[in-house]
Formats: sequence, C-alpha cells, structure tokens
Amino acid sequence: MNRIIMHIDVNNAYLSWEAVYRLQMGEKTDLREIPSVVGGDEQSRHGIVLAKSNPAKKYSIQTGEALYTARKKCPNLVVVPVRYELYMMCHNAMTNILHDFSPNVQVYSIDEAFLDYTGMENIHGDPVEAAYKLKNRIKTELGFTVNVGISSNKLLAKMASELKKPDMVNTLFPDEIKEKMWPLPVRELFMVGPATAPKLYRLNIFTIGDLAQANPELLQYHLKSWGKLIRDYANGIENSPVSADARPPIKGIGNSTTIPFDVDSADEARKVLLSLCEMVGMRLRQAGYCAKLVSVYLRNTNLTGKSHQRKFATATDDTYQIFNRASQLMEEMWTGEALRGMGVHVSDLVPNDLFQISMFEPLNERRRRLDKSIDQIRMKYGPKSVIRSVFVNSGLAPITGGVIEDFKMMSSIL
DNA sequence: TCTGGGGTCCTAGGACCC
DNA sequence: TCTGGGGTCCTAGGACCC
Repeated sequence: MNRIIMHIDVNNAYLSWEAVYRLQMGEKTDLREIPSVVGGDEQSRHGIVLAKSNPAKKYSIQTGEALYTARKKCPNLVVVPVRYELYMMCHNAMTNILHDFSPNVQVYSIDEAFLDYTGMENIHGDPVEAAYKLKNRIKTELGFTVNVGISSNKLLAKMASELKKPDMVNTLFPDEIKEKMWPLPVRELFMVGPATAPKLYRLNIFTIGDLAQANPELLQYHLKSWGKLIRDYANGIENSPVSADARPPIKGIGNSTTIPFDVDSADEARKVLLSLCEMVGMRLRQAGYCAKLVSVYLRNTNLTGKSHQRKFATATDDTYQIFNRASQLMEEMWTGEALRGMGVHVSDLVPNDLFQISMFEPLNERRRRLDKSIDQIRMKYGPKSVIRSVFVNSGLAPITGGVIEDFKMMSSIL
C-alpha cells in the first residue's frame, strides 16, 4: 500500500524560538532578521554555535563552530544564551498541533517529527493542502515557521523538507527523485557525513544521482554495508514505519562534560567523575535499569579523546558503585595529562525489578535505599537540594549533565 | 575565553572455545 | 616441522544523527 509520510522541520529552531519569545516580551528587533546565533556559555568553555539566523548564515557561520571564530567572521554578531525550557515548550506546542492531523506522529528530535498521513485524506483532504494548513497553523498560532516534506517514506519526506527553505511545503515522490534529488551534492544525502563524502569523491561520486547509479560491488568493497544503505537511500529506498509511541528500549545512558578548567589532579578528576555518576545513576534508576558495562571517556586539551570500558559480573544502579567502577577505569587509563572533558556511560542494561543483591556487597541494599531517597528529594526540591560535601567550594558542579525532562531522545535511525 | 552533549549502530582485532 | 576454522564475547574506536 502506498503511504503518505510528512516530515516537519522547524526552521533554525533554537534561534526562531528565542526570537519569537523576545518579540512576545516586547522586544523590537527580530533575531531572525539580523546576524545572530544561540551560543553556549564561553566562561565555562561551552562556547559554540548551537543555531544561527539566516543573515548569520550569509557570513558562512556554521553550527558547532566556536563563537570566537563566528565573531571573527561577523564582528557585530548577536549571541544569545540557550534556554532549553523554552524549546521544550515550543516543541510540545508544535507536537499538539501535529496530532490534530494524524494520530501517528513520531517525534524524531526536539525540532523534527514524522507524521503518517496515510488514510487521513478522508478527514483532512489532499496531503499538500493539509501540509499547508499545518504549516500555517503553526506559523499563526505559535509564531515560528516550519518546512514540511511529503513523500511515500520517511527518508524521502526528510529529504523533501530540506529542498527549499524556509516556510515551505515540498514534495519528493518517487517519480520526482531524478529531477529533484539526484542533482544535489552527495553530501546532502541523509547518512552521508563528513567521513563518507570524501571517500565517495575519490570514487568519482559527487551527486546523489552518481551514488544512485554507482556500481554496488564497488561501493560494497569500499564502504561495506554502509555502501548499500546509502545507495538505497540515493534511490529513495527505505521503508521503516512511523512509530508513534514506541519508545524503543534504551540501550545505554551517558553523561559527559567539558570542565570549566583543565583538570590535572586525580582528586579533581574523581570529583568530576562523581558528579557525572550522580546523574547517570539517577537517570538509570528512573529508567528502571541496572547496568553491567561501565565506560569512561577522557578528553585532553588537544581535544583528542579515548575511552576505557569493562563489563562487570554484577549489574548495578547504585551511584556509589558506578562511581567506584568508573574510578577504577579512569585510573587504569589516565596518564595524568590535563583533561578538558570527561564522560561516563553505562550500558548492557537489565531491568532492575529482577535485581539480585550481590552476596559480596552487603551494603548494597542500604545504599540503594539512600539513592532512592535522595532521588525523591532532588525531584521534589531540585537537583541541588542535596549535594555531596566534597563539592562545596570546589568550583565543580555537584551534578553534571542532564537531558531535557520527559524528552524522547533523538536517534540517527529512521 | 576556540572547538557541546545526547544518542545508535557498525567494524575490527584479540581471546577463547569446540 | 607447520599449525583448521567457525562461533561468540569483549574492547576500542569510528560512523552518523540532531
């Protein structure tokens, strides 16, 4: 059966949302009309561009680049701080509108969603007309613009929404692939990233059309299974379902941070690790899992990183035990070089309702009860209502990392 | 005061087993 | 006195996405 899939993508999401908020607060200038970016905090060394206005784009400012270099490109650049709670509100408001057009909406990220319109023609009419209605409702009711892509699968719908911006409805049905998608640079295809593109150039593949018609064996030889995937995509072949609720079971939980200053003492490194483990542990318990595998990531001042992991015999959701394991891993790998960033990741998850208290760790149950009580206090009074004394006057955050509350994590998988 | 943080999946090599 | 071969698990690193 032929499906009708829409992909909805907010134009310059963080920046647009901030602009709309400021206009509502009575500000006169619209950030979308001047060179502006949403940027991280430079004092704490998080100074990168998270979103940019179209005028900023004209200075070839890139998402992810340092604010320092962005300012060099455009000295009068306006930089505004991030405001995740606002983005979450805008996201929720948009998602509500999408649900008026179909019950089957898959939230893909904070600013993107897929909508299965199949069978909805009887209620909302022609898909293109419905897409205009949807787009215009978001614009008039919420104040920001979106792009809508329409096709017969998620990949093509997503490629369609990129075709022409902003505030547009684009179609990319299979019979339009040759004309609309094949002339595009191969780098613009979903899943062709900064590593794959140069490999394709060396094979004389420069456009999506080149890739679509390339020799499958050649691609298989140079790019393994990746070659088949992207060649299929270039031909518009993809058939994953729009899965509304199905939050796939989580595979792992990780938190990482760039530390406000370089860390070269073991004592400080352990504190950073502990603050990360606090968040990982809390999230793990809230998700209802215990983890067997613990992984520690260290990033030095050259920005090169390395990781070290181990699978432990027992699964745990105990902050202190996660911290002990992480410390052990850190000691084994750390040569003492100054650290700019650190991360803790746990995986190999088992549901914690089957948790067995290890015979070798009699304190386990007591500590788990303590963790649980602290979680409850922190959820009620805020994450900083209970902190460990080692962090007082340390210059380090007592709890580090976090995800937006109740937000389905995005994934690079359609 | 230059370069974030959250994910998922894949691959390659070594260890180990039969 | 020339040593297979297939399978699984483990670990590190790399690819992509927003």
